[in-house]
Amino acid sequence: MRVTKEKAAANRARVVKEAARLFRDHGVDGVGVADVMKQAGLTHGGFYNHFASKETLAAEAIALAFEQAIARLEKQASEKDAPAKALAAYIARYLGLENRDAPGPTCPMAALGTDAARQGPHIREAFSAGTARYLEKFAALMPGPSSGEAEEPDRRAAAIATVSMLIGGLTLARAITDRSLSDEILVTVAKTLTPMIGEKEGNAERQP
Amino acid sequence: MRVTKEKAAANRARVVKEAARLFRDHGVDGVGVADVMKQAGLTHGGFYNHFASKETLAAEAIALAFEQAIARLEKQASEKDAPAKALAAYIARYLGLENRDAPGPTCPMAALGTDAARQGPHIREAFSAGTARYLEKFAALMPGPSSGEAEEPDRRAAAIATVSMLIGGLTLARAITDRSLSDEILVTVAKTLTPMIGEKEGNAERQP
DNA sequence: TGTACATCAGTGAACGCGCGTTCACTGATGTAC
DNA sequence: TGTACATCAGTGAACGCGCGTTCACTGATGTAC
Repeated sequence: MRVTKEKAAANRARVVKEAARLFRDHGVDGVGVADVMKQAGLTHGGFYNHFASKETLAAEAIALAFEQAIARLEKQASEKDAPAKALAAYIARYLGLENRDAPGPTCPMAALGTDAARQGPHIREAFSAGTARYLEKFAALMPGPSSGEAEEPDRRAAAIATVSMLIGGLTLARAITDRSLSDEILVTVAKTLTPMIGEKEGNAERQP
Repeated sequence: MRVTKEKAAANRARVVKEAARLFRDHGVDGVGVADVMKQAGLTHGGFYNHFASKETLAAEAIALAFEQAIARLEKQASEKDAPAKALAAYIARYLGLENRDAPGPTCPMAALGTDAARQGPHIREAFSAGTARYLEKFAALMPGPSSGEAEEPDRRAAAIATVSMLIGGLTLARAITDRSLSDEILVTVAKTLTPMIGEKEGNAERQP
C-alpha cells in the first residue's frame, strides 16, 4: 500500500499534531505509539518509517505545542490594540475553566512541566528551547514602565514572574479534586496578575 | 522469616518514606514497587503484606511528603521572629539550587504537579488534601496589611499567588536544560516575591 | 506516452522487556496451654 | 515458666499484560527505459 509523497507527508504531520495533543492530555508516558498512530488513522507498524523513536516524536510534538502556544500569544496581540489588553485576554483564557479541563490544546509547560524534567535529552531540549522562545515573546508583550519604550530587563523579569504564576496556578488547579479550591486558585491568580500586567506607572495602586 | 511487630511497622514506615523521596525524584510512574522495596532494604515480594496496591502506597507517600513540606514551613516560622523573615528564608531555600537539583526531599506540588492530575483517585485525593492544608499554613504565615491582625481573605489570596509562582518557577527551572535560563528563573521569581511577602503597607514601593 | 520494475508507506503479527501482582514456601515470632 | 503450634513478615520465582520496537509482507507509487 504505498502512498503518495504528499499523502505520506500529511500523515506524518497528522501524527505529530495528534501526539502534541495526546501527550499534553495524558503525559508522554501515558500515551503509547499505537495510540498516537490510531488517533492519526494509521496502524502502529508504520511508525518507524517516519520517526527514529517515540522520544524523537515527542520532541517534535512538544516543539509544535510551543509553536501553537506562541501563535496564540501573537494572535491575541494582533487582535487587541493595547498590549495590556492582549495579555489580559490571553491570561483570562489561560486560566479559564475550559483550559483547565482540557489540557490537550493548551500550554505545554503547564501540561508537561514536571514530566519534561524526567524525559530524555531530545524532549528536554525541545522543552527548553520552546520555553525560552515563549518567554521572549511574552516579555515583548509586557508593558514597560509608562515612559513607553521601556526597560528591557524589567519586562523580562515581569514576564518570567507572570508565566511562573500562570503555570503553577494552572498546574495546581488541574491536580486538585476539590472543585471549589481549584476554581479559587484560578480566580485568585487571575486577579493577582491583572494589576501586574496593567500599564504600570511608577506606583502600584494598592490603596483604595 | 517472621519479624517482630515493631520491626515490621518500622519496615513499613521506611517503605513509605523511601517512596516519598523516590516518587518526587522520578515521578510515580518512574519508580517501580521493586525499586522502593529495594531502597528500603527489602524484597518486592512482601510488598502486598503492607499495601493493597502501588497506588495506595503512592497516596500515603504523597501525604507524607506534604506533612514534611508543612513541617518545613512551621520550622521556619518558629525559628525566625517575624513571619516575613520566616517566609523569606523559606522561599530562598525553596528556590535554591540545591532544591532544584534534588527534588527528592522537596515540595510535592512542584515535583509531582502535572503527574498528580493523571493518577488514580487515591493519589489525587492525597494531593488535594495536602495542597489545601499547605495553602492554609502558608496563608497563616503571610503578613497581612500593616494593621496587624489583618484581613484573612487578602492573606489567603496572597498565599495562593505566591505558592503558584513558586511552583511554576521551580517546575520550569527543573525542566529547562539551559542552566543560565534556569538560574535566571529562580532568581527572578525570588526577587519578585520578596516585596510581595514584605510587611506590606498600603503601597508597594516600586519607585526609587 | 506507455510499460516493467524497484521503491517504500502502510499493515499486522511477533518479540522482548519491565513492571504490578500473585503464590508457594520459610522460619522466627507470638500465643495457647 | 516452659513447650507446641499457629501465624505471618519476608523471600524469590512466576504470571500476565502493556508497550516500544522489529520484521516479513503488500501493493500502489514513482521511475527508468
